[in-house]
Amino acid sequence: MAQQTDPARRAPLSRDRVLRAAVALADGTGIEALSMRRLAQELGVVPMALYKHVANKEELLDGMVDAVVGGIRPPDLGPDWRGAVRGRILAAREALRSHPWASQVIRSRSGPTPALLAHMDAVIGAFRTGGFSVDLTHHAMHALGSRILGFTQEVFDAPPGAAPGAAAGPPAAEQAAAFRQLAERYPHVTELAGATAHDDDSVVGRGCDDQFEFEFALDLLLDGFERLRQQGWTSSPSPAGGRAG
Amino acid sequence: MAQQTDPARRAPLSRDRVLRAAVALADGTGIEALSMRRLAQELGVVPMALYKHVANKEELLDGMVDAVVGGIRPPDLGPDWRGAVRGRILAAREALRSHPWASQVIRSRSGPTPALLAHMDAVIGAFRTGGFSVDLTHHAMHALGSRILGFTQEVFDAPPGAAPGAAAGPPAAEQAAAFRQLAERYPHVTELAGATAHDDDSVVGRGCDDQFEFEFALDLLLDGFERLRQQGWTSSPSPAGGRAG
DNA sequence: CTTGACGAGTGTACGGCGTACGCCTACCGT
DNA sequence: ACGGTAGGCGTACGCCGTACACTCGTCAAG
Repeated sequence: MAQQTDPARRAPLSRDRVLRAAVALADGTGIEALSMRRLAQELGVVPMALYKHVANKEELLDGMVDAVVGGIRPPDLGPDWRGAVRGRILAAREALRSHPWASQVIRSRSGPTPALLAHMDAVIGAFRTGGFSVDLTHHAMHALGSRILGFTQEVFDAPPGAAPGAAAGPPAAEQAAAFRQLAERYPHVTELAGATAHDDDSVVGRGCDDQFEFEFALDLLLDGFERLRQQGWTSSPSPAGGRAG
Repeated sequence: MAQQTDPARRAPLSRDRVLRAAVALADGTGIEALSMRRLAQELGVVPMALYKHVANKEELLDGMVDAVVGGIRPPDLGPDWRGAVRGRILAAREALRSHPWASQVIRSRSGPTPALLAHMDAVIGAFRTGGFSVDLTHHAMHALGSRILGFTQEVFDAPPGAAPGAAAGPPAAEQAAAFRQLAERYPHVTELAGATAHDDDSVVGRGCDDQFEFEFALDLLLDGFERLRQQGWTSSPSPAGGRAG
């Protein structure tokens, strides 16, 4: 699988080629087997050559995430909020299904990448357009949790036979400009963040009550379970108004 | 924080002491700073000494998870299923809140540890006792997803300023005995697994339709959102029949 | 044509990691 | 008294990410 080592007849490296190769390598051999050295070898290049195109491994991982998340292709979206949200979430799931490492990497990263922000912005936008208040949208996003990203935790199946950022900030003016740009690019995210954290130091969030969000989502699910139980649920394809994606 | 190095006046190591120290270290400095070497230093001992008490780092992590999950203390549980489930889940959340690394480690492990199985068995038992069918229980567990473990994904908050086991099996007889023991210890897990995977090679699962489970949970949440939206939701503390834990 | 800057790829080296293997020694039952 | 055993020690190996200084090909300015 490794390329020829002759430096003459080898395509020049580029950030894009590096990221592609990294994604392919992670797909093929698992994320834990992805090392800078192994990746360089795969590209027929010395390890340090990679550092001309990515700052370090963290940035490589971010780039890989963005590549995958950027590949989310939402279907034709109807005007109703439910179809729009459902479609985007299922599209995200589809995009991530062939890259099992992606969800884990996304979670391990400290902050969202641009493509992730764009996706979230689109989902939030779908709620708002559908008449959801900022508040309800906020809670809904929390309740959806990791489902926004197109995957669910699967701790559950798996045979039990086997036992088991950014450092110091830039100058204030520059920071403000960056914020304005952010707000322009991700208007819905910004609106939502601003509503929950208007009196907070941080640029965007940390202003919401985790415990409340947790219980909100939990009770929403428990309510749903109770309804299904009462109506003697057996095995209809969708709990209520499910519609095809 | 490191102990004295004099081997004479130092308490002897033990698996328990190692696990405790590991948990404390992970709590204090983060899971990524937990290395065998650092942990040994913390215990005033040479790295290889640890390997007399844990087989390797993987087993250390499993032990840490079990220590934390084993510390889940469910409150007084009423007879109603909802209170029981809710109580156990919130207790799990509470136990894991002071160990932010735990959820990540749980996910990264390949299979559930005994304490995790016990917790899931209890939750499943609460559903079944409350009159849930095996099927509905199964879907409910999937829908709860990572919430069973007492945490939610929080990709959402976090300032965007920062850019972004066991190997080859033992002989069949021994395996069967192990299975019986498993079934005895975790009856509800076993029942549920058996119902979804009766014609499957693997000991316990892999028999359920991921896509169905995903959409089931998604639609359950979307139904809930729609109801709240229609009734012009503003900010009542709980969507419906929320009760105190 | 020379030259000097520049960017891509190279080579070497450092500190940290998990852990295999063998030794040393204090304790124990006989 | 003595051999076994269990717990802790020391050394060593092969990985890892990456800092730093280099070479060399390209190309614009003189």
